[in-house]
Amino acid sequence: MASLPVVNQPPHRCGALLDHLSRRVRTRAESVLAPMNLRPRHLLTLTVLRDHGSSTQQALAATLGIDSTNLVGLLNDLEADNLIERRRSPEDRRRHVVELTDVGAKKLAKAEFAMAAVEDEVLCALSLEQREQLYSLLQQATAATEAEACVAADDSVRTHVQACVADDDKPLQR
Amino acid sequence: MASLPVVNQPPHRCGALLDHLSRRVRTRAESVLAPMNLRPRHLLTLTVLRDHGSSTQQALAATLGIDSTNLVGLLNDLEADNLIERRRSPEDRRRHVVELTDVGAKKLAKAEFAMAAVEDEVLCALSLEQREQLYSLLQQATAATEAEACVAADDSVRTHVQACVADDDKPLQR
DNA sequence: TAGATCGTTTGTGTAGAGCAAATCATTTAT
DNA sequence: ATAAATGATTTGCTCTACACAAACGATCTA
Repeated sequence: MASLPVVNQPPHRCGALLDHLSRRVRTRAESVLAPMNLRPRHLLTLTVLRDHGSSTQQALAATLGIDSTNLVGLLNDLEADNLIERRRSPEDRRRHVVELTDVGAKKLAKAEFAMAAVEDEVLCALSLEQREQLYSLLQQATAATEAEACVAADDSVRTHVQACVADDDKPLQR
Repeated sequence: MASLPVVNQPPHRCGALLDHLSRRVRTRAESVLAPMNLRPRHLLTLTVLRDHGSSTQQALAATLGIDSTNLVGLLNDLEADNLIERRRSPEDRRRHVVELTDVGAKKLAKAEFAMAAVEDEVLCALSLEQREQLYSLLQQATAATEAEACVAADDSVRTHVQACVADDDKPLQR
């Protein structure tokens, strides 16, 4: 196992902050999206479909990080409202290719328009430039991870955790 | 009601991305934190306590955006492990002032150390500089919102939503 | 023809999280 | 001094998200 390129930075961990901020966004998003018959996960799904193109259900479940079983119901919702379409793949007729409809694209745009108000509230401390910066960082991060480039990291995470937990009562090295 | 300073930017909405990325972080964080007897919310609470200092429970619930009823149980967990302390406030003896203990600070540092592996996996597309940038953006955003500077926005959100939902079948203006 | 794969349905279990009501200690107002 | 309000707590209810498992039909592949 190779060296872990992990440890040496300043202790600035984004995890908790990310959690915090996204919780704020989500709660507000729920009330904003509800009247248009969407929930955050629907919006997320539509966004992914637009930004990464049509996709088979398995792939979609993987990028969304949710169980494919649960994705079915999610897609049922969206299809019932005509926002997405399931086409059978010509190459493999077992597969469903999920794609955004025109109606879906319009609804997505409208939902994002509504989300502007939420972001204005939650990100009020950031200038427009900074929000744009934040957007591109998030975009870059999610896009790459979706390409599942970092699968090998899983092992190193586990061993790393072992190391962290092992010395549970010893003083912490800085 | 004043003008809404909302609409004119390019349609780059961070909401969904934030949701997406934080989901990725959270699921991984769960498995990383579990062996040290923490869950994401615990980590978040400890982080807030460190970064914003001691706080009464109401204030804490507000910043965390969770119900104060549920906070009680959360703090019980943390107190049972000696990570936080509830002191009665001298000025108002009904109040509990929650503060991080030394043990808690150490555990927090250790947890963040463990989280480095998670972030390495999820943010692998970002350079160290970019992660630092992301951190400071998130930091800035959360810090300000915690200062509840943006309370007035709530109304404008509501009216904005009204406007968005009203024209549900009309074409979308760009 | 047999086995594997994709999507689907159904069902189960657990955790997160809001909400409501009642209680105790304490503070504030009258 | 008494009444009302407040902060924390407890209990209990409900809803949703989400993972997991089992079984089925359609289809592909060996």
